[in-house]
Amino acid sequence: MDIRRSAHSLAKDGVGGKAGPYVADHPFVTRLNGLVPLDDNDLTALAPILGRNLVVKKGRDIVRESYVTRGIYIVKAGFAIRYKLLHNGKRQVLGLTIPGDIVGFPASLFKTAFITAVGIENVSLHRVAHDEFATICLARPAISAALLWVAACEAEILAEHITDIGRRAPIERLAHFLLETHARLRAVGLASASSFEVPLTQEMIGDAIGLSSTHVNRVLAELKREGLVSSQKRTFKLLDVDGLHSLAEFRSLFSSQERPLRPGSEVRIPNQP
Amino acid sequence: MDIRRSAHSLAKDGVGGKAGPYVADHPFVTRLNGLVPLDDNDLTALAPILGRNLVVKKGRDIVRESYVTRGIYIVKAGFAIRYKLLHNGKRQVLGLTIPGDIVGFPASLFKTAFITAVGIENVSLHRVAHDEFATICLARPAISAALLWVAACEAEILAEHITDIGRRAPIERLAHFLLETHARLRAVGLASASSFEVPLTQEMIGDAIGLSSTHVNRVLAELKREGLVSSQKRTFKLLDVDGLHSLAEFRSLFSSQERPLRPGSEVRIPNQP
DNA sequence: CGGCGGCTTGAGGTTGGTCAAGGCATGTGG
DNA sequence: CCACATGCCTTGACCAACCTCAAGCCGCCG
Repeated sequence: MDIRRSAHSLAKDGVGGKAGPYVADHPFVTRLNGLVPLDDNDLTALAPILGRNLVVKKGRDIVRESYVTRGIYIVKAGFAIRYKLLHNGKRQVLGLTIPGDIVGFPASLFKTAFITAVGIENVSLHRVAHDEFATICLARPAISAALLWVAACEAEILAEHITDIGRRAPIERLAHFLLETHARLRAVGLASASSFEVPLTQEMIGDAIGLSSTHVNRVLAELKREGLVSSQKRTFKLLDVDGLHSLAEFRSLFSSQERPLRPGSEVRIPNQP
Repeated sequence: MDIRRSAHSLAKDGVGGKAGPYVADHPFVTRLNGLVPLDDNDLTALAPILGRNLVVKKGRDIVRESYVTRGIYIVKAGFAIRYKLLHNGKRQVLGLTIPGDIVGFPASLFKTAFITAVGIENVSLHRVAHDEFATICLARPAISAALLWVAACEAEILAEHITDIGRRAPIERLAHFLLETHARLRAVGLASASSFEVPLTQEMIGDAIGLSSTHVNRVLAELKREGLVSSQKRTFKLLDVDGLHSLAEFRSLFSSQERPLRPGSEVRIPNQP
């Protein structure tokens, strides 16, 4: 089935409609559809949610740690970071939240939030109350299946993040961070083949990968000196993708080989019970 | 509803049956039931899976990175660690896998594994093929709701792990690691109020929290010197739980305040009618 | 009894944090 | 249009935290 067709069938005002919920073009739909194919009914179920816009200005919190949660938030446009603040004044950035992400999924299912999310530019998003979210999952199995995959990707990204900080050298961490950010943006159509633009400061990057901002600066300079990347202002170019890959041991979650299993395609593994 | 009753009604040979699937005493059931109340039909659905035992000897892999996955594994007894190995010879331990856990959930939903899991003692577990897993989730909404909570807890534990390694001082990391391990074991009845026993070496702990084994030794000595913990062989005692909590800024995922919102109260859980 | 895995302790060197100063954009108000 | 403030990047100097290497010890098990 062609997703673009159903898109057009849903658009209220046809191709030119600009205020209407142009559902199939939404990065969230792009992402889910890339994991599990959605049909017209799925899109119809999502339409009311994705039609309600909410804008959080740059620098304002979207969710705040230890406050009661009011639902989940689907990001339409704009970037945010999720972080935890410690009593010693340090900050750990857990990740960049990009269009198509759900802020705090699955972590916002708890009664009170475990993280804070703040926009690093104006963020346009949709709030979905917990029970509305439940209703949709119940009614549309394809959507809940896709969300299970979202959770799996999320867990794998977090695991890789731990590995970065715990056991990789700073230059490898930074390379990995840049590759992962690029891959995620690419999956929702927000990056070209080898460059992307995100308003991340070196301090945010340091708080993400466990370095001081001054060391991020030195390590980034090193990557540039070796001709692996270039950056100016907020745009990063990956000049030598292969070099970066082997430096960072990066393995993309988004390659087609990692897609959901089909029944009946299992293979035996050596040294396996 | 009394879960113990349904346990007895399921035990094939009554109270004395030792080989039979004594479902309600299984740590996996204990854990799910603590998140979302299960009924007799849920237990019946789980019985065939939990009746099939499989033992992996100490030191053998349960799953291996980059090999094709054959399903997920529910741990009945014994401990394992999950880790990633890097080309520079370093190892990052992502976590301790304890009875009641699912090895690689949700990460093992990928076609090939992203981590390796190895038993650190003999591990007794149950393999569940992907499609069988899917069938049960579909048939038993309470189980899939509980699994969503499992995924949420998993994500939060990983996030906290990142924070540990990235921004906490070594002594705080170790304190946090011990508190978290204790809380998780406690939730499945494998720890007393202030002590637990796990065959973790100092090297494994170091690989988990991003320190060398010799530094783990020094930091552990420091915790002992301050009267916060004691350890001998493989048993750890938390001598000053409050002191450890404030040192580590630990917030338990398992406190009753963080429990799932009950259906029918303000919020509902996906797939819950 | 010998071997081995894991714990303990020491010495020394590097990495990466901290502090500090300066530069360069961008934005704002006079 | 300039003066100034602000935020972020850049660079240098210094030093401590933590890693590495190494040796010795202990308890367990074959």
